[in-house]
Amino acid sequence: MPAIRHALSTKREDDFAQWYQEVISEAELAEESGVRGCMVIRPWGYGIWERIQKLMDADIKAAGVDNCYFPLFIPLSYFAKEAEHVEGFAKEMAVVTHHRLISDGDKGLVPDPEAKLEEPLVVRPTSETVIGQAMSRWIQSWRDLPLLTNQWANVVRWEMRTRMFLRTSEFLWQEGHTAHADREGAMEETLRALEMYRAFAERALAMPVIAGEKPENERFPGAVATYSIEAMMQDGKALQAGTSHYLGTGFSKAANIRYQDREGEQQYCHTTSWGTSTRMVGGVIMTHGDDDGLRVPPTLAPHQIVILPMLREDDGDAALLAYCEAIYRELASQYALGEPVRVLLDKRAGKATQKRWGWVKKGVPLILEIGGRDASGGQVSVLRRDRLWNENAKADFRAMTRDDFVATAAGELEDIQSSLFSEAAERRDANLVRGIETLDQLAEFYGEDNRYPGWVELGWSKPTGAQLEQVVQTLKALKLTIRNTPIAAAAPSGTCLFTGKPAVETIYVARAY
RNA sequence: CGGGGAGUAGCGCAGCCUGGUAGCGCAUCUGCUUUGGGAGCAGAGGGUCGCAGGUUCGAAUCCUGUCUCCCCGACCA
Repeated sequence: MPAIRHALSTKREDDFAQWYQEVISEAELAEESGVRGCMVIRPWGYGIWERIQKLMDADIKAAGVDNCYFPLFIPLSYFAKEAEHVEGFAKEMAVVTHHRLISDGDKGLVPDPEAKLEEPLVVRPTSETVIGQAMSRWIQSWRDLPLLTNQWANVVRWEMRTRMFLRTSEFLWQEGHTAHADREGAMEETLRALEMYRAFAERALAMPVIAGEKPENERFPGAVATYSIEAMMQDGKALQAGTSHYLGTGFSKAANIRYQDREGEQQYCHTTSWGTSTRMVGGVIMTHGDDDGLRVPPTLAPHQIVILPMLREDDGDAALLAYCEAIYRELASQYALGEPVRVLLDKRAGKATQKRWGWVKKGVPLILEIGGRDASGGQVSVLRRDRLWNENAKADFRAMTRDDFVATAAGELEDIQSSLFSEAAERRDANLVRGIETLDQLAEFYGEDNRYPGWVELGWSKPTGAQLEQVVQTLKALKLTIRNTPIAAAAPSGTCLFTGKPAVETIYVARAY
């Protein structure tokens, strides 16, 4: 059995963290920027983000939510109004205090003491407070509700420990902010957004997730209830890939978001916020990546099919290119997964065999290598990124006629999409563990040589306050966190392994990013 | 932010202890050969050794400071 020569030097099972970084660099997704915690998102990585944006933006608009844009800078005084919110974010805020630089007399520049801002501005870590100010102006009457807004923006949180895409000091996201007449309306919106995220993750990212409510200790600062979608990465850790919050009337009271109801009474609005970020790209890497790099789900791939003509810098090239261009046009006029097929004809100078591995590492779903003999015989050679190797440890090219390929390409892309999802879903299901009944069993399950065997499903008594804190500390000793309580889970039977009381709710416990 | 590690060519690294102004592999470029699959041979180009000070006749090497990255914690999407 010949050994496969993988495109990456680090295997997932040998060092998952290093493998993750190698994928990001080898697939040219992002790179260091020289600024602490901030990354340069390269064209391939940004292209994936743009696909996420485009598809999710359509979902958001379909729900009747309008896009708008609010300032990057938030006056400190806005921020200070909601006590829990301030406390949650104060530690990680970038603050602008000056508006001019002057020479330091040597060769450097320093903030001009004469140009100190009257009121410092914080760089938004999230926009509840500014958007709340706007909402209070925009909302007067019950007829103005619900108010449904969203913005695509960058935010900054001064993180202590950063990881590309998963936790960067600056990241790109979408933040929805809505205001409603009552609790019911706001809760409905909170859960609608959550379901939108769940469906999006599964449809677009081919990433199975569990949607549920976060425990009290994991709530967004200032929220009454926080929900999340949680995805299982290939090392068994959980990744929170989207959140949705019911904010109650806390932010409305802080920003005076009120409306006159049908009876003429002033009422506070109930607000929500929900967001997903470039972290999703990290989720895609750790869900679908393999030892040869990234595998991008076709729905997300900036190029779904790359055609590599095997140019030889001779007289045959013109005919070969013409053949490839004809195939390109035919493919580009096809539809797959509800959109026109995205094809790239890679005519760059260089050997096709070299360029091939670049595209393999980037994770293009289908790679077509076409040589002179293919062209004269009406053939193509097809490589499917999700089934890269044959039994001889060689790239598993399939020869087929161009007509057959053109006729089946769309179906093939759809098949790759569902196959990536199934693979991830099976892995997730295989690593969801039930039947653990004692803390000792839990400790034993997570004990064996620092591996991450998955998530544990438990029934618990849903303690609050100090009792919950006790549970959190117990789990922390095992490096575990409560991920969420799945929506629509059946009520558990048995007793809570933390408190010994009857279990009233199902939770997932896992190590997390 | 605490503990540990690391920054030398695009990537991966050696050199540092014992100062004498840079080397290896891959990649790149050129030429020849090869040509249905991650080519071979020969030659070449590319580095203010993270940055700033200091010690010294001389610093990648020693000292101080600083920035950035990685791992483990604490904290958080």
